Amino acid sequence: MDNKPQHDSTEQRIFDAAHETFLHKGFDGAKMQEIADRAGINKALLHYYYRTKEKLYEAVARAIIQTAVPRVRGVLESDLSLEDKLTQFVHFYIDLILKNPYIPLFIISEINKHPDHFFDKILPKELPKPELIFRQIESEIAAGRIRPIDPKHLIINVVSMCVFPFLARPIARLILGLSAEEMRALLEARKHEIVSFVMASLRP
Amino acid sequence: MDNKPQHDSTEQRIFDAAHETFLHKGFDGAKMQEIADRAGINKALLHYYYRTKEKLYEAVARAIIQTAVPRVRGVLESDLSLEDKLTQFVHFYIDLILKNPYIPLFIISEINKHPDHFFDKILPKELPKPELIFRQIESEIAAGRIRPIDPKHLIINVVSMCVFPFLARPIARLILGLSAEEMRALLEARKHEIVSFVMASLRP
DNA sequence: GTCTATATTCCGATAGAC
DNA sequence: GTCTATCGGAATATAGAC
Repeated sequence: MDNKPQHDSTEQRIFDAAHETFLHKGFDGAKMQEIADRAGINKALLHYYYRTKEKLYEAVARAIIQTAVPRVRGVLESDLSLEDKLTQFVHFYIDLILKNPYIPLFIISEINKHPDHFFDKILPKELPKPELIFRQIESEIAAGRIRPIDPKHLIINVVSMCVFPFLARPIARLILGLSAEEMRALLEARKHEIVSFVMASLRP
Repeated sequence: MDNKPQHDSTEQRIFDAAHETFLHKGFDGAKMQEIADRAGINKALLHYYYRTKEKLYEAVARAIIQTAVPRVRGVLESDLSLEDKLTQFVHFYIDLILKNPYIPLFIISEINKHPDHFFDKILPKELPKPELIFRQIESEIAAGRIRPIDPKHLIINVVSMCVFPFLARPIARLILGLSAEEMRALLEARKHEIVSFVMASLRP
């Protein structure tokens, strides 16, 4: 309900600047000087509030992860039908990434480049549990309402189709010859396209 | 007259070491010292052969791109049926990434972090042209052999399902609770799963 | 061509005045 | 709390001996 008011405290300004910088450039690419400039303060203050670059990064990376993970769990753990759940998940996820287009690359990239740091210091929270949705898929198959399919692959397919186009956006634009606005519309349209595509595939 | 035989030439050793290093760490994360160590030579020699880190990176990045792009074009521009083309594409692509698992992250990550450099210095080659496959999809729809679907989304769906699981491999392993070998088997199995999934969706 | 040594720049971090 | 000044180390790059 209540977000942190943090009117324009220096600490908050630093955090926001670091968020912006780390999100776009990753840990290696981000420089403390750039964060200080963006926050409109001196480099020394970064260390006053956050001691080291690592600790500042940890705070930011945790916040970035939090943006995505918990809200997805709500959809997956609800008691909607499989089709409704799929629809909600796809819409929710794509809208989220449309508003925060750098999050997927940040997570993927940082987790691959600094796996130990990420798993130890950033991620140790409860991840989405797939068991519930697995069981739901299997019972739909048993009831003959959808064709037989390995739930793991189904989940991977859906998430892949939602997230990957954002990662590949610059290349996709180039290959398909689309303007920035056309590309955005295409990504937006995928909310419906993915649901149709998956439901068509699941017909018994 | 004399082409580069490069059997174990110093230049080749440097190139290989740089390839390894840039592929795993990207431009910002890679250090010239590490490349020199890996090549078993001195830092100064890197500059003797390649002048700057940028130029060494350009040479390596071009080679990495070449690994993937041209071979894909061969499949897409062949005269196979749509289903055969899909099958060949998926098998080819997944096998390629299984053998070179760091390529997708390298391309995605570097193109997003250094887009100007990448588009100016690395990419200016002929990219796969989608028109041919688009027309093939549309004629299959017109003939009633597959259901109506926007070719752009179909292509994006297929590529997404092939590539994304490799990018998300560490997280997927964690969420699904798989060993490294189980995860590899899952990715291998996707060659058939993706084709089934797509063909099922395309049923009229 | 290959090395050692060094120049130069950059960056994270700290000291100390206010 | 915030600043200026600076340290110490790392990283890219060059000079010069062999």
